[in-house]
Amino acid sequence: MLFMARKAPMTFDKHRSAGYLINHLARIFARNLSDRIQPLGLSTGTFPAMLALWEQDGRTQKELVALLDIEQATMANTLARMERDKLILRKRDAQDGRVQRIWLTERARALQAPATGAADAVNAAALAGLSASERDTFLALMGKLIAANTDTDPPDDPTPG
Amino acid sequence: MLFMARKAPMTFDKHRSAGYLINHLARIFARNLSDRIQPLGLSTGTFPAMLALWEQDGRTQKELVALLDIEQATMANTLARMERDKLILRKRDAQDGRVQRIWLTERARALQAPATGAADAVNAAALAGLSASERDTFLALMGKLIAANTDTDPPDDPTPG
DNA sequence: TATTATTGCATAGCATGCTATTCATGGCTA
DNA sequence: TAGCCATGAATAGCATGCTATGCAATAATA
Repeated sequence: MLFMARKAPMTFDKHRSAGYLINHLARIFARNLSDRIQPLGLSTGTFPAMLALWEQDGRTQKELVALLDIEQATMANTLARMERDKLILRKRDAQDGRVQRIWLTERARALQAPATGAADAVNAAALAGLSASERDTFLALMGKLIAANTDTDPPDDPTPG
Repeated sequence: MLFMARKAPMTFDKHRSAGYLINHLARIFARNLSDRIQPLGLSTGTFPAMLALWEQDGRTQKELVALLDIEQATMANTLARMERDKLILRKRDAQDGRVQRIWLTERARALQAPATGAADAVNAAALAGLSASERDTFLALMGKLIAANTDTDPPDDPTPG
C-alpha cells in the first residue's frame, strides 16, 4: 500500500510544553472573553487598549505600544478599528504634528464597568477549579515569566568608544 | 480646553487578570518560537499540527480538529498552507469520499528533530528564571485549567423524553 | 427509490498579530 | 537655510484564529 501511518518515537510531550499549554489556554480565554464582550461591541484586541485608556486617555499611540507590548503596526490597525467603531477619537498634538493623541468617546467610557465586569467573570469562571493559593501562585508565576521575558533594556545603548 | 485626560477609578488590575497575563505570555512565546522555527520553514500555527502528525500521520482533518481544540475552518486553512509548503499530502479516503487523510512528506518528517529541539529551547529559555518545582507547578496548573475549561461532554446528548 | 438529514471539508469575511516599508513631520547641522 | 536624519504613524502583505455559510458525499427514512 502506498501510505502507511507511521508513529515516530515520542520526543516531545505537548502536555509538558509551556508554550503549547499557554497557547491553548490563551485561545480558551480569548474565546470566553469574546463571548462576553462582543455584546458590548468590544473585542479581544481592543480590550487591552481600552483598559489603558480607561485608566487614562489622551495617550499617544507610541505610549500604548509600550504599555501593551504590541507592535506599532498592530496598534495602528487596532486603533483604526476602534475609531471606526466610535470608541475613540484621534486628535493631532498641537506641539508635534506627528503625534496623535487618543481620546475615549462617551460611549467608550460607559463601557468600562460592564466590560471589566465581564473580564472579571471570565477570569473567575476559568479559575474556579483552583484554590485561592493556587490562583495566587499562577498569577505570580505568569508575572514573573513576563518580567523575565520582556526587554527592559533602554532601546538605545550607544557606549561609543 | 476641549480635551482633558481623565483617570477613571481603578477597578481592574491587568497584573492580576489571568486572561490578560496569559494573552501577553502567549504572544511572547509565539514570537520566540516563530524566531526559532521560521528558519526551518515552520510557523506557530502549523507547529501543533506537525506534532500531531509526527506522532502519527494518516489522520483525518476532523481528528486533528479534536486533538488540537481548533475550529474546523482554522484547520482547513492551516492544512492548505501546509500543503502549499510541501509539508503534507492529502489523500481521499477510499471508504468515505468525504474524508481526507493527511500524510507527512519526507521533508516534514525530517523536520521533527530540529523543530522539537527548537521548541524545547524556547521553553527552557523562557522558564529559565523559575526553579524546577516552580516549573512543575506552572505546567500542572495550566494542565488543570485546560482540563477544567475544555468540553469533554459528548457532542450529542439526546435524552429524548 | 426519492427525499431529506448528516457529515466532512472548503470558502468568505473579519479580527488580531507580525515584519517590512512608506510617508509626513520635526530636528540637526553643514 | 538647505539637506539629512530621526521619529510617529500608516500601509502592504501575510499567518492564525474565529463565525457563518456553501458544497459534495453519505446515511437515513418516507
